[in-house]
Amino acid sequence: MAGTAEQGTRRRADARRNEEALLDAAAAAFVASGVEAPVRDIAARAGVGVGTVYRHFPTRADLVVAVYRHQVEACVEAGRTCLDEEPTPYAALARWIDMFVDFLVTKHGLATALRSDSERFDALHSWFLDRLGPVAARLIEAAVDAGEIRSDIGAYALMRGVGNLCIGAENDPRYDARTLVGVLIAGLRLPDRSG
Amino acid sequence: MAGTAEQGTRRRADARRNEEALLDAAAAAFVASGVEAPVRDIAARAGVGVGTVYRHFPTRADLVVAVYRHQVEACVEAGRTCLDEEPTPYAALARWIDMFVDFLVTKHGLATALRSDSERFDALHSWFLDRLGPVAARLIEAAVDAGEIRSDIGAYALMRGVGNLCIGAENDPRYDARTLVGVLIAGLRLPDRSG
DNA sequence: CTAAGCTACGGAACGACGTTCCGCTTAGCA
DNA sequence: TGCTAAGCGGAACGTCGTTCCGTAGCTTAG
Repeated sequence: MAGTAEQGTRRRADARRNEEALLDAAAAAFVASGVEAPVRDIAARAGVGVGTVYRHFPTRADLVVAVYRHQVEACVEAGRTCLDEEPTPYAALARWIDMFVDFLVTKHGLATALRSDSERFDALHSWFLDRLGPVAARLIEAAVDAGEIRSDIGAYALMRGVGNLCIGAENDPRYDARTLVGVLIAGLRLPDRSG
Repeated sequence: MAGTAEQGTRRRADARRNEEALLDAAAAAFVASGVEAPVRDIAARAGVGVGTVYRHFPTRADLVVAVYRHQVEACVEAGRTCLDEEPTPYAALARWIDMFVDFLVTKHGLATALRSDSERFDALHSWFLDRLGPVAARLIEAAVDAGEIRSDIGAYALMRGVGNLCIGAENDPRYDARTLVGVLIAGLRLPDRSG
């Protein structure tokens, strides 16, 4: 999905080197200026031309995906284990969402990029959803089956909602995305009928 | 805040005419292509040059503000009356938020523009907050005083949260912003102690 | 070790954007 | 009817993501 080729073999040495340099440079640029860092800046940081960036990563979004791939996969993995580790499905969902929020607000502007203006980040957007959607779906299903939360909110809607709430969450003391996401998740709860 | 001059008098006739045409053209363009409609398109629609747009409205955001000014003022007004018309402060808050959501999702991409990438729409963003923030604050305060909702969510955070939830809410059957905002507002509730 | 051949490179160029600038048009007044 | 400044149009600038193409240089066959 990212532009990276599969084999390290069968490719020229400088190509492999440049791809590595590009990933490092992009990661650094994203930390310094957020995910909206211009392609030219990333290319300059890596000491290559813009053309090289686009041969390795067909589009800006593919580069972002490649940089954050590991962490997203970790998120997917965490979703699998959460259900076993937490006492209730709702607690598992809450914890997993919290991890997701962590990820989104840690990377400057990732959330913004995720649902940015239009098609520019479509690849990023759909990759995130494809990867994390099923995880969220499973957690939600479990909580619904346990009668803990309302059943009319789909995984897609919840993920997008959480993602949207995380937009522009840095550098603003008056807006704490984590708290608001907490409110949203609390709003999912159904009244406890067990008493 | 919008670039519009105060008096209709003391200005050349063509200037007044052009400003009117610009407002109409912008409104039409926003309906057709969303608030992100290019300035050139708006200028063309109005039959003027881009320079004319910028003399009347120093920045894109000012034009957006001018176009939606009436509706935002109506929102402010509604906030004042909601408290009297609804049985509880929480109901008033919920109804007002619903109106706000209506406004945001009706205008294609207004929510997106509100919290877009960076400084491009800063003027729009802060104008909205300045205008609607106090209204929200009053509704929240009333509901907190009545013991209906938690007290740790400020007006600013709530407005931004709702605005963010409305981002990209059109053209996507899987994502209903109104429902999610409903969940968020439900999450504000404190358990009823009156029994 | 050399030379051919093709992979991968650099960066100029393109088209979109918001915004600025300036020479000319023209409304409004005497 | 002419003067003058308010107002106009749109070329031009700097930003962006992306494309293109001439060429440098890695790789491998001989």
